[in-house]
Amino acid sequence: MDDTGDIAKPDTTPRKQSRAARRQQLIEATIDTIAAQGYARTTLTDVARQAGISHGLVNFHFETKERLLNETLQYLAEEYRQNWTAALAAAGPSPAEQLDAMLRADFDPAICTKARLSAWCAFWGEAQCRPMYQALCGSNDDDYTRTIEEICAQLVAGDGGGGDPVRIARLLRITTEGVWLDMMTMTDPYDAAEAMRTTFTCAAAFFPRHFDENGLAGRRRSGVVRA
Amino acid sequence: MDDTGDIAKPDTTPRKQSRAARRQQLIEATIDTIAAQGYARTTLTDVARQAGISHGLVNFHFETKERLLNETLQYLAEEYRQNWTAALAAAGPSPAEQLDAMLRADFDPAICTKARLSAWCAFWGEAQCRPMYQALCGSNDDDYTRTIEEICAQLVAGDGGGGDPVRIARLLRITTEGVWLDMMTMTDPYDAAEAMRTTFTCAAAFFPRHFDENGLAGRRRSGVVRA
DNA sequence: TATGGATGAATGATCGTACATTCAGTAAGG
DNA sequence: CCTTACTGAATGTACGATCATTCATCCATA
Repeated sequence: MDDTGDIAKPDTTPRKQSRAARRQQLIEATIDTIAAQGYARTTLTDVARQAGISHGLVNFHFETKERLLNETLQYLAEEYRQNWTAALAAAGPSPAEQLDAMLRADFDPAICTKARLSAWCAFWGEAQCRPMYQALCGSNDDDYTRTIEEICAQLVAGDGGGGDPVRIARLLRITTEGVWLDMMTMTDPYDAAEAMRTTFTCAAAFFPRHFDENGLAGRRRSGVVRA
Repeated sequence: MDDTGDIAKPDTTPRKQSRAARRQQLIEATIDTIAAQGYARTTLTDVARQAGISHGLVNFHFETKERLLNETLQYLAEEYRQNWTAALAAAGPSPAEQLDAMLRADFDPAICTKARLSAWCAFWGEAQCRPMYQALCGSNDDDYTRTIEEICAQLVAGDGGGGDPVRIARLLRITTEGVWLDMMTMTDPYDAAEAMRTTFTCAAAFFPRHFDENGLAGRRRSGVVRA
């Protein structure tokens, strides 16, 4: 959950811990370890130490290292999905409100932490040659893509203007990924607020009647992050 | 050089090969191996086999695996840099022509191959926890960033309009990275021509007087890639 | 044009180690 | 007591590094 990566803090009642809880704890430890050491250098011993338990236990809960890593990525993907679908459901009915909600969701502090971004990035790097990773990594979430494409199509139609909604949707998705990467890889990165403003600047370029650099235009919302 | 990764084809005159040539051959083999197996699974034996030589030789030319990987990334970074600076030098003097050249350069078939994109991506994934990689990976090329920011500043000033040139430059850089990633990670990706059109769609959104989806507007150039 | 030695590229067997996996054994619930 | 979580030592293996040895090529001398 947290970003700091302190070892086995959350009441890890050494003996006895429900199976599900231990598994989740190990997955979180895996995320933190990958973030700290990188994918290639992550060992089961590291993960176990991060979780504050013996390394034999990792194989007890997940039979192999490969499975642990697969499930970690699935966990991240599912978490991401939950986050944007929930945001979308909570948003108003107009396409502009929905787009605002989806773009904003990617910067929710619950999923937009340094450790999680690092882990995503690490899996991404390995995805090219592993079908399982590839299927779960960003650009292959059909549901996300189709949803944002539909919203863009509605906005384009509503404006009566031109522009290919598929390409605009792609640019918006890419922009989000891009600022994520920047926050991850830049030696001296800008903060999440500026990242979000950058994303909305892109939205504003295509839908100027609806968006400005702070999001949905003409309506001050309780922004998630704002500097 | 090529994308197919056939083993040790280019007249690898088994005995005797100048030091520099062997090193470059090994670096190319490293790129192909990383692309094929991923960073984490790349072994010196794989690289040697890919190059068609014994694995002892890899340590003979590069003392350690770490050095081989470092030099491979440096090679890619230098190649990338050469490519865009050359393109910029060959471009006309107007900021629009220069931006067109820089964006187009990223899709030059010499550097925009599947193997190279895969390798870039793999290094990127590991960059978060390795300062040396981090310094060489995309978003930290100060020269590139400053150049594209200056060009955007000129275009913004010339249009007499608003818009933060730094943020626009960032969006253009991010878009290029993004379509690269798409070509890499999508299970069913679009081609390089569509990738370039996507990039120029972004440029057109901010500089509509100068660009359309095919690049510099009102002037059909001998495009590098066009479907 | 031979001969022989020096240089350095190239090999592959060997070694040491790090790491995933296994397993025999221990301790809590229930 | 029986099930299930858990431990840590033991095992096997994959891999990076080392090194003695082989082999081309070049050059010096006759």
